[in-house]
Amino acid sequence: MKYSGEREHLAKEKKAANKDQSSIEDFFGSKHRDEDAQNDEPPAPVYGVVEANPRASPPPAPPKPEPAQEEQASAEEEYAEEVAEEVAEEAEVITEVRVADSDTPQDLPSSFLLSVDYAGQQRKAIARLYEPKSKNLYFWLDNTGHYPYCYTDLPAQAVEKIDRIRRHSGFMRTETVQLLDLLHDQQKSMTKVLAGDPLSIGGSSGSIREMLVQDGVSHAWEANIRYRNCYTYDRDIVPGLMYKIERGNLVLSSSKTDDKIIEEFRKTVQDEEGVEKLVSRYAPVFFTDVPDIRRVAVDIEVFAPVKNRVPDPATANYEVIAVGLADNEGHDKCLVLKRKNHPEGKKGNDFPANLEIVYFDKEVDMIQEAFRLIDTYPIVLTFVGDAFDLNYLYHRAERLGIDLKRNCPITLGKDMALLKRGIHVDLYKFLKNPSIRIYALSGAYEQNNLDAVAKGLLGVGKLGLSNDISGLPYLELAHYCWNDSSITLRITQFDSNLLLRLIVLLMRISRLSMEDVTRQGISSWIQSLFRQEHRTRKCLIPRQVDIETAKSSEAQTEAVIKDKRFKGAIVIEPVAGVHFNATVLDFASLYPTIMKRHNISYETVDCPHDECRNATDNRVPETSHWTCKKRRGMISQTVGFFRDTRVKWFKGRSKDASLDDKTRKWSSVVEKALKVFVNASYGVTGASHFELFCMPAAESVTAYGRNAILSTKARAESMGIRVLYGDTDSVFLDNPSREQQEQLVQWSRKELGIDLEVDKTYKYVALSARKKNYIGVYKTGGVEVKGLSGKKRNTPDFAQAAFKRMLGVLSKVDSVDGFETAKVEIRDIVNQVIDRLEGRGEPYTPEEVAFRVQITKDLGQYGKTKPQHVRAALMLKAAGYDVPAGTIISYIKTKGDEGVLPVDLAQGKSYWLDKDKYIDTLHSVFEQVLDSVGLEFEELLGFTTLEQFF
DNA sequence: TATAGGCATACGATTGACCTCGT
DNA sequence: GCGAGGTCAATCGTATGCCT
Repeated sequence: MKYSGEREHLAKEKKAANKDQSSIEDFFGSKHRDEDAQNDEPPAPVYGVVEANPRASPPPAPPKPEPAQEEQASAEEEYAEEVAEEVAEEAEVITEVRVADSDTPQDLPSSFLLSVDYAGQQRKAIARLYEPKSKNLYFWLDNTGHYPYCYTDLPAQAVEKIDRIRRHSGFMRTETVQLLDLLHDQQKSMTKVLAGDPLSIGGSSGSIREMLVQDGVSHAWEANIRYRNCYTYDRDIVPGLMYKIERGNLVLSSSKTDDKIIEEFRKTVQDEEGVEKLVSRYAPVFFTDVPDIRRVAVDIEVFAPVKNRVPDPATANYEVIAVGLADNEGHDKCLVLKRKNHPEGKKGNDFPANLEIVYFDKEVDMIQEAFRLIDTYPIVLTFVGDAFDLNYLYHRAERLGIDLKRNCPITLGKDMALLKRGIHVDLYKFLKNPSIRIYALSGAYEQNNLDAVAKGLLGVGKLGLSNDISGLPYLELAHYCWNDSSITLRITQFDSNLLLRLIVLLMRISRLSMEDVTRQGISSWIQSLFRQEHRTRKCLIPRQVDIETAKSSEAQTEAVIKDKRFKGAIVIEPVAGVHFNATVLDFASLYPTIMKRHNISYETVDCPHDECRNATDNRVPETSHWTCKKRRGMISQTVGFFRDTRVKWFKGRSKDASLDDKTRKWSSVVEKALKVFVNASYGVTGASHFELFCMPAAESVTAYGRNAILSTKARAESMGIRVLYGDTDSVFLDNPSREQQEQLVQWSRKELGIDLEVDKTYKYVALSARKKNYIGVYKTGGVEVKGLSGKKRNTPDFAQAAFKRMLGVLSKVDSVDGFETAKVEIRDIVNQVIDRLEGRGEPYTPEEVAFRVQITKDLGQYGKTKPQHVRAALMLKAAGYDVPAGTIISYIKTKGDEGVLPVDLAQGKSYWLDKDKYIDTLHSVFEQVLDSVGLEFEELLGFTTLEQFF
């Protein structure tokens, strides 16, 4: 059985994709999970062979604190705990890579670097490389003698005087190094403490990191960086780029890109000193193509005795009945387990001709064969494989007595399943990432289950079923199972391998391996990117506490919204009513531009230089912050470079009809990847968990933003143009002339240094008195709806449908008088709906009147207030349904004790719809539009309803 | 085990004015 | 005259979804 993140029956038809409509530019969505934080388990006793626990401990046990030191030690431990709360722990992952001698060649032609890991057994960094000609995977073990380390500001002699460090089994030696401390803009002498293995530095109790604590203050820097990343940064290795092995050494393959193109690119984006280094370093990242890496998608089906119950991978109680495999070279296979008296069934019409079915009498044999196949691929794709498919296979194999060490290609980490040879990519995690869903894929799917994602991206969904999975005849089961893996594969293939290329580009920019980049979110990507930037520039990576000490983490501005930490954007009060010929101007990527232009970075806001502190032309509006005039901010410069690269080079090329298809497609992928980083750069600066979190920088960005929109509004008004509305980076102008528009654009470029662009002109815009709520109608008749209840996902379909019909009527209106005609048609729509609600027409189905609201946390987490959707969820749970966080609950409102009834429980049950509640819903959906066009809901109501009141 | 803040809506929970009742 | 207990509207607080 396939486990999907959301309940599938709740899948809603994808909203009409209206390209004009998406203006979620520049900002973001919500959440991501960190992959493998794991702090509470004791170190495993055996070294190097522990597969289920990524925190295997080094061979000799760490020394125990001596009795005399116990008191101090416990104080340190206490402190360590406190620190652990503040700073997100990054658990070290010790991989058990299965390497044969033949896999580690002394020479290898140009190959793509897929990952860098720490090999526990060899105690070295290990790289996985994909050689595109042979389509095979090769390994390379570090031969440079690189060791794990951290820094401390204690002098080397002082470090070596600390008994517990000197006698630590992992301790090797110290070195004194000079690093640039950006926060104080000075060279700093630091002691590098080297160890024989990563866990001696940090991540195990009694590690060196914890011994560099004096008087409750930590003196360790860069001690929580995972070794595989540390190695990557130090060697300036770019995962996703081409490397070759020459006489045992790993060396970068020079790029094949045309020098003329690079030169043109350089000229286009290099507008200031210092950028040439960035151009040289990043050119291979942006201009090296990505091959069609050999890969297979895997999906399994498990026998399930109870309906609606997903088999638990941890216990793996039930037999695996099918394993589907689809690779990108046209091999399509399904392994099927023979069961007693089970029907074979018939091949349906759309049964793929080349799908090979292999029957097994014994489950053990089937799983072994699946393992054998999986182990031959460089990349294995799944959908929810971390939590289900691979996890289930692992535990099932264990249960069946398969020798896991020798015959199972899977190793389990916390919340993930990895492979001993290849790379496992769980597309569920990657596609759920809001940065990917919203920015890279323009919100093509709303829910994260395979069916919804496939429909949104490929236009095809899962197969319909004639029965429970467990009851399907063999052929139908095989078809279904293989189809899921085939869809999973095709998600990485559509649009010339868009998703695969995107993953590789994100690897290159973030410097993370494929396994990490597909599991982590934007804040980890950006963190990794800037760690590399620090290392490359020989700068010390600051700790959160360092930034907080150097500049306050208290905001100087007060948020408008309760519980928010600093002031954000401005929304201009809308002029309620209908406005013909409204033109919208907006700033092109406002916040990134501000960061670039005003040199905003954690080290350059409130910098340590007196001359900057006392200058007058560098003050941040509304605050007492200032920006640095002496040094270019690292984040400011990098984000500025990415932004310019995207806007000035790749964005235009992705739509340029004069270019060949290949260049256009590639440009579009690079443009999408850059968009993700550029748009999130402000957000992470203001995120308190981010390594480089900096309150002064975050509130400076929004302060400049408010300044920009307010001064633009003032400027427009001084030109005699009425400003109808505006939100963050846009102004709606009342019928401005072409000259006026042009004048404003020029003014903005000159005075603000920000590109103001003419975005669109509406035939008319209907503004309500509410902010973030309006309808805009284009001259072509297209309608854009923002914020109104009628388009919200939780609004029942019957109301959404009626709302849509109303929009159809409104889109035809051409003048003020037109609304009178529209009124008659809208009255008709309203009365038809009310008739059906009141039983005078065809009654609505439960699905049509269902409210769909998400359970955002575990049911037990809800406190005193029990909203309707939670009550409905509790009813479902009582009926035996699985209701994990993230489930969208469909419920109807009824007259009765509970007031709600889940749609799933409505079948065969008698209930009374709470008709009044539904008329209220319709009322509020329509009113939001009607009040702005000068109509009232009440006057639309026909006699049918009024009669009943009087 | 989270990239930001600003805004609208629905509805549950709490508060407090007001009333009735019983002694 | 007073306190207990009930009703109901106003107000506060929580939850969700959306905008940029």
